Amino acid sequence: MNTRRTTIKDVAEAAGVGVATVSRVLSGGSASPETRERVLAVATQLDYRPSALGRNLRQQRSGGIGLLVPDITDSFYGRLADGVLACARAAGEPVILGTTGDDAEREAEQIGMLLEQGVGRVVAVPAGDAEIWAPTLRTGLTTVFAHRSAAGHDDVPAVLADDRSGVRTAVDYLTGLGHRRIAYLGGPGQEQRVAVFRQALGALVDEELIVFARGSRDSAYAAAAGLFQHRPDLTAVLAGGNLLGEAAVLAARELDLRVPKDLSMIMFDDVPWAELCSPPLTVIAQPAQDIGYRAAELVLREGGRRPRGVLLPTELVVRGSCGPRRTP
Amino acid sequence: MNTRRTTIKDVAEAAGVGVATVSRVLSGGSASPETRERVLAVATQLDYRPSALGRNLRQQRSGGIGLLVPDITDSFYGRLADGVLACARAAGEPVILGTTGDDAEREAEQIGMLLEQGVGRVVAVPAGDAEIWAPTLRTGLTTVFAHRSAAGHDDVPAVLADDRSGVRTAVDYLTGLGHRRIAYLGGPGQEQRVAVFRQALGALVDEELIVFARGSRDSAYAAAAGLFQHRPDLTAVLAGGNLLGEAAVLAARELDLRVPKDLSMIMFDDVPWAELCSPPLTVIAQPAQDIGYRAAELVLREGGRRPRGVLLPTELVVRGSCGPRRTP
DNA sequence: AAACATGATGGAATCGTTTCCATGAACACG
DNA sequence: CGTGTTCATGGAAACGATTCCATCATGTTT
Repeated sequence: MNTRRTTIKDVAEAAGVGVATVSRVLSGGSASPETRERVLAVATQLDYRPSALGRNLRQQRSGGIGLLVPDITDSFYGRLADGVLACARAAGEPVILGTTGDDAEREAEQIGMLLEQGVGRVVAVPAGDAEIWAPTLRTGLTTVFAHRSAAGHDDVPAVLADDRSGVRTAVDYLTGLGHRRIAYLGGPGQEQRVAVFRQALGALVDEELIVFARGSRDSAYAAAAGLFQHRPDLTAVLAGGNLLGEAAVLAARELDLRVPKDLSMIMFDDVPWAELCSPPLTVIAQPAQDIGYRAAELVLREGGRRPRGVLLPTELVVRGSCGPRRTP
Repeated sequence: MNTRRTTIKDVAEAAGVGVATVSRVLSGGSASPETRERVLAVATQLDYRPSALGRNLRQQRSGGIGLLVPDITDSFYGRLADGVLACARAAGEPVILGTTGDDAEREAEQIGMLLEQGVGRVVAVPAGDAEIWAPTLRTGLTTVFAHRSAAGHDDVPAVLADDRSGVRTAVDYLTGLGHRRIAYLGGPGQEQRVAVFRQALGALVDEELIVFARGSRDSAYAAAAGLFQHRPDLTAVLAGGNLLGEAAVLAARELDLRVPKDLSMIMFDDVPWAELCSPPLTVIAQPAQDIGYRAAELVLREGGRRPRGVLLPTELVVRGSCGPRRTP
C-alpha cells in the first residue's frame, strides 16, 4: 500500500545507467544494443510504466483526445463515441468525454475544461458557431468536427455523412410515391439539411411544414404533435434523427394516424428499434461509428497537414413506413 | 499563436507577490483580504487558468474520474454514463471513458491506461472477477462498482439496482398469469440474477430454460432463437437486458410466435423503444442514470470512509407483452 | 517592556518525465 | 600519428503547479 510507484529513476539505478538513457530507450531513441536490452529487461522486471503525468507536463500536452457530443444517451452519438474510442484505443490514447446538450455555453465550458487538462486534440459535434470556436482554435487546439460542421468554419476538417444526398434520396422517394405535402421535423444544427430539403422539394416547399425541436425528447414530441395537429393535410414526414423519429411515431399513434396509410415516415439514422417498430421504419442510415473512427483518425495524425474533410455515404433502407399517398 | 499560456508565475509577477501566495489564494488558503483581492483581479484580468498538468504532477493524481462500461452503444450504459458525466460536471472533474466489451483482458488493459494517466478514481461495471481487480485495488485506486459487483469483492462499494426484487416481481407476475415454463435469457455477469431467478421459481425451475449470451447482438439473437426453437413448450421469457429483449422480439417474430398470445415477455431495463414496439413491452425499469450519478458521487467523496453500497429500486412497468398462459 | 502567539508571505524543494548539451570513447581518413 | 566525425552516455535544466519552512510583522499577555 505504501509502495511508491517505480519511477524512471529506479529503473536507471537498477540498470546502472542514467535516466536520460532509459528515457531514450523507452521512446525509441538511439542506444547501444546491449544497453537497450538491459534497460528493457530491468523495466519489464520492475513492471515500470512511465507516468503520463510527468511526460504531459514536460511536453505541455496531455496526449489524450477530447470528445464533445450533445447527448451520450442518443444512440447515434453513442455509436459515434464508440468509433472514436475504437480508434483511440488502437493508438493507446485516453478519451475524455463531455456532453454539451447542444448548448453553446455548456460547450464553451467543456472546451475550457479540456484546455485546462492540457488536451490538445478534440473531436466535436459543434453546438456553437464561429464565434464560439474561433478563439479556441486559435489556442492551437487541433479540432475535427464530426457529424456536422460549425457555420463559418470550413477550414476545420469535418467528417460528415452525406446529408445532401440522403435528403435528396428521401425526398425523391416520397415524391415518387405521390406525396406533395412533405414535412421536415428537425433538430439542432440541421440548417444545412433543411436547405437541401427546400432545394429538393422545389415548388412543393411549404414553410409551415418545416419545424424544429430542441434536443430533448419532450421538445421533439411537442414539435411532432404540434405539426400533425396543425397540419392534418400533410401526408409524409421526414424526421431528422432517431429522437425525432421516435417522437413522430409516438405522436402519430396518439393522434390515431396510421402509418403508412395516413402518414408516410422516413427517419434519419438507422437504429435497432427501427426494425422492431410496427410498421418497421424506413430510414436513411448513417455510418455513425465510422464517422467517429475517421474523425479520431484525422485528429490523431495532426502532422501539420490540413486535410480536407471526409464525406461518408448514407443509405436508404426501405422498410414499411412509407406508402403511396392516400387518395382522398 | 506563439503566445505561451499564462502561468502562475506571470500572475505572481503582475500582482507583485510570490507564486506561493497566488497558489494559496486560488486554492482557498489563508491570505490577507487586500492581497487576495489584488491577486484575484490580476488573475481574471490575465485570464489565468491553472494548468491541470502541473497540479497533477505535484499531487500525484490526475483528479479526473475513469469510467469503464462494457459498451457505450448500449442504451443502458449510455444513460449510466450520462449520470456519471452529470455528477462529474457538477464537481468540475473530467471523465475518461473506456469500454471493456465485457472482456476481462480488455478491462485490465483499460485499467492499466487509467493508472498510467494517474487517474485515482474509477467507476466501473466490472467484467473480470476478484483476481483481476484485487491487484489494481491494492494500488490505491478508489473504485466504485456500478450496475453489478465483482465476485468476491463485497468490500468495494457498489451502486446496484435491486435485481433481487426486480426478478422476484417479474417471476411473480408471470406465474400469477399462469405460466409454468419460464425462461431466462441472460447476458454477461448476471449470475446473481439467475440465482434469484432459480430461487423465485422454486420447483418450477428448468435448467434448460436458462441460457446465456455474450455481449454482442448476434450472440443475443442466436441465444434467443436457439432457446425458442429448442423448447417450443416455453410460454414466457425474461430477458436480462435491452439487447437481449431486442433479440427476443426479433427471434419471436422470425419464428412466428405471437406476443403475448404464444409467448409472454418481460425485459429488464426500460428503453424508449419498448413503448414503440408492438405490442409495447412490459419491462423492469432500472434507474440507469441514477446509478451512474450515485456511483460518481461515491467515488468523489473518497474521504477515507468506506461507504456501504447503494441499492436503488426497480419498477415493473406493465405494458402489453404479457398475457395469461395459452391453454393448449 | 519583554516574551510569546498569530498570521501573512516568499523562497525553494518537489513531483516524473523529456531533452539539451557536454563529455569521452571509438573509429576513419589523410 | 593527428585531426575530425560519429555515437553512446549521463548530468542537469526545464515544464507548472503545490507545499514545507523560515522570516518578518503585528498583536497579545504577563
